[in-house]
Amino acid sequence: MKKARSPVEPRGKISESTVRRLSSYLRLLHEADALGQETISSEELAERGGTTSAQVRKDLSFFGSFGKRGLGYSVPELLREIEGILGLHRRWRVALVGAGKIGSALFSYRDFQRRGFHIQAVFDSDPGKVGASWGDLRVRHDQEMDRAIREDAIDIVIVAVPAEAAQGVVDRVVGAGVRAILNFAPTRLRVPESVALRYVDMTVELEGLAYAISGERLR
Amino acid sequence: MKKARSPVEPRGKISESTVRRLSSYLRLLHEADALGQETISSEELAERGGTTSAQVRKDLSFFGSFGKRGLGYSVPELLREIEGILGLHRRWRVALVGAGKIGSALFSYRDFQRRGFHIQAVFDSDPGKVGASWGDLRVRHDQEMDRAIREDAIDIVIVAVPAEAAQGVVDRVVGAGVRAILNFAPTRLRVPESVALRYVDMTVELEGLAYAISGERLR
DNA sequence: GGATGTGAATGTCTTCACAGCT
DNA sequence: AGCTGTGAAGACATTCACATCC
Repeated sequence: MKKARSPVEPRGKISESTVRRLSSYLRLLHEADALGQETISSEELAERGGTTSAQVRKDLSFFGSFGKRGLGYSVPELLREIEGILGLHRRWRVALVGAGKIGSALFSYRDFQRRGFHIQAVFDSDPGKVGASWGDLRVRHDQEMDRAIREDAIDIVIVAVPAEAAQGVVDRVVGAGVRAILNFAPTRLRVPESVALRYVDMTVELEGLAYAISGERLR
Repeated sequence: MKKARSPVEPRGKISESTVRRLSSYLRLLHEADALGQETISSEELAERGGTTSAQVRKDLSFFGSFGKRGLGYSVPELLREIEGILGLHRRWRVALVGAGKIGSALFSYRDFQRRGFHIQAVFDSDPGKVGASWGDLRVRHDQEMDRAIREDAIDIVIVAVPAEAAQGVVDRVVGAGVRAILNFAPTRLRVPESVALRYVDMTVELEGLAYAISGERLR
């Protein structure tokens, strides 16, 4: 019997696209699980996830053999496995920097909490915002940030400040030991190699759409 | 003298990553232009855009020869060229569906307007939200959507409704002739081949970060 | 029988390296 | 001399196709 590799020991380096797809398989698995579906095929995962069955199997094969030939995958089991792979068995401590419109929308985004990402602190430099009650948190002053991040053992920082302020914030949180950053500010950031950084850039997406529909291009 | 190809006639099919990078070069060019910088090298574009100079030159070469050897690129000229490539010489008419927290944050996001993406209409199905004043718009009822999208000649729809409602919205707006959709709902959508679709999926990004920092993986 | 797991083949994207202009 | 533009090489990702096992 072939043993599944430990989820933290993938074979080879895993591409960002594979990780993204795992995340989307996970979402489908949650949906299927909620419906009481017990088993799922690579074909079904593929179809609903916008890829091919071979791709699904390949993605999973980097981490182990989770299916049964002739049958498919057990929904709850695969769900657990992917959670393990992505590191979602634990609670992640998140801080939000920037209490403006975007910060506020992110704060009330229920999905984060549901997936184990817990916002522990909110910071802003605007004295008009500091002190406001957000859920059971209070918006704290920017000055407290560095210390609070250490004390609260924050794992991930979400940056939702204006572009001009973003690099400064990032330098400070990296200095405070944060190793993962999700940036909503419309600017490219510099971080040390050891820090994971992702961008959510709505302008880039809109411009991509503009490109796709302007002129009559063959796609 | 080598002539630049027409911006709407790229050589070959252009990858999504190239288009994304063009968008980010454009941002840098706007910054450089605002500072009065007249010329820029592929090296500088690369460094500040998180890629390599060869990549920058290759990306641009799909569309023409915009630089001067020994000198680099003229900032205002390259800016114009990339705007042309991406289709930003025109105003894009955007509708926002979903007047919740995320919709509201997107509505007040100044960068869209600045880049030529103008929100012309906002829709929601919640009677409690319909009629509210947003800037000089009023939130309109969902029922009006199909007709309004045709009448307002909407080019792009931003979907910011709950996951369960998203596919229904998309089917309707596609039926109303929309060919580009930016989806913020945490679900995968089905659209005809001819419709351009992009996702902004914050959960996928956070899970990607979790993967990157959980365990001690070599990257 | 039916779906997985996976080498091999194919396809795509990135990097190299240098000829060619300015 | 300096920096672009670009074929060719190399790296990486996806798809094929089939042996393997439930």
